Formats: sequence, C-alpha cells, structure tokens
Amino acid sequence: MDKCDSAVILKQNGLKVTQQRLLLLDAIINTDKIFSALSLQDKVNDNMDLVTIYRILTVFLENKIIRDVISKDTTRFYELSCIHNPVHPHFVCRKCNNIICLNSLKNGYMSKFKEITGDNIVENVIIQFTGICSKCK
Amino acid sequence: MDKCDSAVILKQNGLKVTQQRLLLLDAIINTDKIFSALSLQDKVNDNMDLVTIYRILTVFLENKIIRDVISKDTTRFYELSCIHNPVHPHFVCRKCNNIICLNSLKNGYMSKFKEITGDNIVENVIIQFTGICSKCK
DNA sequence: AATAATATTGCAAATTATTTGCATTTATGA
DNA sequence: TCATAAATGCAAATAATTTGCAATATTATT
Repeated sequence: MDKCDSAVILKQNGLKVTQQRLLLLDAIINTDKIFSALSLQDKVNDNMDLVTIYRILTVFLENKIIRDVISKDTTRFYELSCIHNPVHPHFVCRKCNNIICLNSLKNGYMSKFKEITGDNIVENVIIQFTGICSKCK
Repeated sequence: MDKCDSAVILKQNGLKVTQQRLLLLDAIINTDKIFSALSLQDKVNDNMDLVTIYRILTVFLENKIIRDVISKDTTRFYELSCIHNPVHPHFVCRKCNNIICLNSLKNGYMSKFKEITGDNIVENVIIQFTGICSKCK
C-alpha cells in the first residue's frame, strides 16, 4: 500500500492535477486487477461522467501511466503501468472470463523470440494463456 | 492454393452447406491475413448481410474452423484455424496498426511457462509482439 | 489573494461494432 | 417431392466509445 502518490504521478507527467484525475488514479492504484472504463466508474462512487473517464484513460495511456491488456472481449481493458507492476503474462479463463495476472517470466526468454520477429522493432511482448482457471476447473 | 475445401470442412463439422457459409469460408481460406466481420463483407462481393457474417463467424468459432486473434482494437479479429495455419505469434505495429503473422516458435518453449501458470489449466498460449513493423520504421 | 488564459469536464448526441427478434427462405433427409 | 428445422435478411436494439460544445476548474501571473 502507498505504492504511489497520485498527485506526484500527475505532476511528474506534467499533467494538471484535477479532482477527477486524482480520484481515478487513486482507484487504479488501489486495484490489483485489470480494469475497464466502466469498472472504474463503479469504483469511484463519485458520479463521474463516463466520457471523462474515457478521456482521462486516453491521457494516462499517452503518458504510460497505464497500459492496455489485450483481450478478445469487445471491452477495452487496462492495468497500472509502474515499477510496482512490471509487464507480466495474463491468464484468461474461458469459463468465467476473468483475466488473472501471472508472475513475470525470468529474464532470458527474449532471445528465443529474436529468430521469429525479423526486421520488426519489438518494443513489448505480450503473453497470454487461455484455458480454465483453478477456481473453475 | 487448394489448402482446404470449404464444402468438405462444413460437412466434417456437421454443418449445413449453405451458399453464404461456402462464400465466407472460401474468402477466409483465400486470405493469408487476419480478418474481421467487416473486412470479410468487403471481400465477398456478394452483398451478404453483416448479421449473417457475424452469425456464421460464431458458428465457425464454435467449430474451431477459425480462432480469435486478440488485440486492443475495438474490432474483433479472427484467423483460419487449420493444419495449414498452426497457432503462431503476431506482431502488431503501433504506427500502421497492422497485425502481422509470424512463424511459429519451435517446440520446447512451453516448459518455460509452466512455472508461472500454476494451477490454471492452459489450453493455449498467445504471444503477441508490439512495436514498429519493418515497413513503418 | 484575485484574475486571465487555457485545459478539463459534463451533457447530449453521434458513431462503431455487435446482437436480437421475427418473418421469409433454404438445405436436407424421409 | 415435400416437410421440417435451421439459416438468412431486414429492422431495430444494445454496448462501447467518441465528438462537439458550453460550462467549469486549474494554474501561472499579477
């Protein structure tokens, strides 16, 4: 807890410190799961406009405060992107549709990928497992 | 070419062989890229209803004739799922947004993942690279 | 501390992707 | 060939996200 200070993060990124951004970032920091625009609206019990949430999420993405979590869902998901939450694989359960964060892989696996990525410049590797989670099996 | 015969595939899966399913499956087989409902409608110049395409895609997914290609895009993408197109990693360019199919990894990498997936039953591993593709750099 | 300039927010409405209901049509097996 | 059940097309609904614009809040400056 006290992983990060919302106001500090906003200032570090040269962003205006608004009530809505503080509320939203607090909610994000205090979530240990992935989130969507709608799930955040539920969490901040202030009745914040969904449009505002979408716009703030766009700003947070641009500043790499959050990052995308890809899924086949039609809803867009994100997670906090900070030193306390390094890039890591996810497990998607096809029964309950939950997306579970897994521990990061130990270094060294990237070399295995070099041979297939060719001339493309790789900035990030997303690994996602699908199947049945331990609760659903 | 002649990778697969649409009518045969439909019959093998116990599906009714309809004109629309044949047209759509032909279009899918003759695409070496990923596709969306809309991109398929463009490809089959028959003016097939989008609703029909969505419904056929659902059936194809259920029968594992196609599979999802996950992305952060709000559009859902798919690819042909057959012996000629084994599961493989994708590269997503953040400039042109194209999704490029990469060669499959050689066997043996799965063991690296065992340690992080825990009690969850893994049925599939999705690997996706993001960055700048060779054309955009 | 008050103010001006500018970015942010909220509301309404538009857009995009996908799904549902229902009447019509088509494929398949008796 | 015909009956049956499933598939299709159209219209409309739903869900997620985006846009326009006026009202409001933040921040640097006075």
